[in-house]
Amino acid sequence: MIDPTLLFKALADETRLRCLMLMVSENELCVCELGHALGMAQPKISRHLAMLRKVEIVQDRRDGQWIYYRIHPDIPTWAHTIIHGAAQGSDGMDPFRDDNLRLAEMPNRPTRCFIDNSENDIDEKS
Amino acid sequence: MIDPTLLFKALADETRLRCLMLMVSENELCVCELGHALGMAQPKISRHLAMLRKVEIVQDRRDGQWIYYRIHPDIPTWAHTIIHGAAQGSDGMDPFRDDNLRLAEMPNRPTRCFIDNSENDIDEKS
DNA sequence: ACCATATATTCGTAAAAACATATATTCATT
DNA sequence: AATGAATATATGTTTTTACGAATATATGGT
Repeated sequence: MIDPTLLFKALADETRLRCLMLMVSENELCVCELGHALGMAQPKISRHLAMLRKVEIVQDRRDGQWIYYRIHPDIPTWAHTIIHGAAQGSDGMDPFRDDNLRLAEMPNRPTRCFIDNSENDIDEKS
Repeated sequence: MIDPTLLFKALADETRLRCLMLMVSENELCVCELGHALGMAQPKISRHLAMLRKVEIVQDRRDGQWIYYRIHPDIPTWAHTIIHGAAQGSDGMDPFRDDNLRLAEMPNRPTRCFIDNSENDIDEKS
């Protein structure tokens, strides 16, 4: 389970924070969308997503060739509080603002088949 | 003015986070109190406080030989949200829990002359 | 089977951050 | 002005983290 120091280490990198902020506003994004929005090479994005996945801040699902990332639905309340605090603090700010714009203008965004896996979240503790 | 990435970089170090969490619960603490609570050498604490001071996450005031640190009263709302999120997430957890205990048991804590500078917070914007 | 696209990982390097130790500053007391 | 306590900073080193480039894996279409 994630702890505050680990979460802050994850959020302390601008690339990761920008990815997460996009996930907050778009719910779910694939690697190529993130790469396009941030203007960064694919391996770089992928490496940062791997870290976020490892500490279970994000969840991934595959749909064909694409892998979609979202904020992990099971993170604790305090972690949500922090991530949304960041969303407030970065709203309309540089470079976060432009990320949203570049994403909106991205050509050929993959059409996703939306899967609501909130129903699949079987909590097997206790 | 602080931005999210900068705040997260500041909170990503465990020593700094532990100091800040103590400030949340105790309002104001001097360097020797923080050093005692965390069981760390003075220069180490001081170095980390210098960083927090530089990005204006904390405010310091001198009282005689002691310098007291607190969460900066002027940080934006979203930053408060994040810091309090961290306080929730670290509440009762290791190593944060023990920091409070060691502080409570500290002998010869300096008696502070309490100064409420909330009245001095003249906001000169707008 | 082959090729193109999307994503992940590995590897060597470079940049950044944290550290311990030593030294400097500041204030109070005598 | 000399001493001691509290705090700050400087220096050289080690550890951690991020990076680019190359390579590997997985999927879908032909």
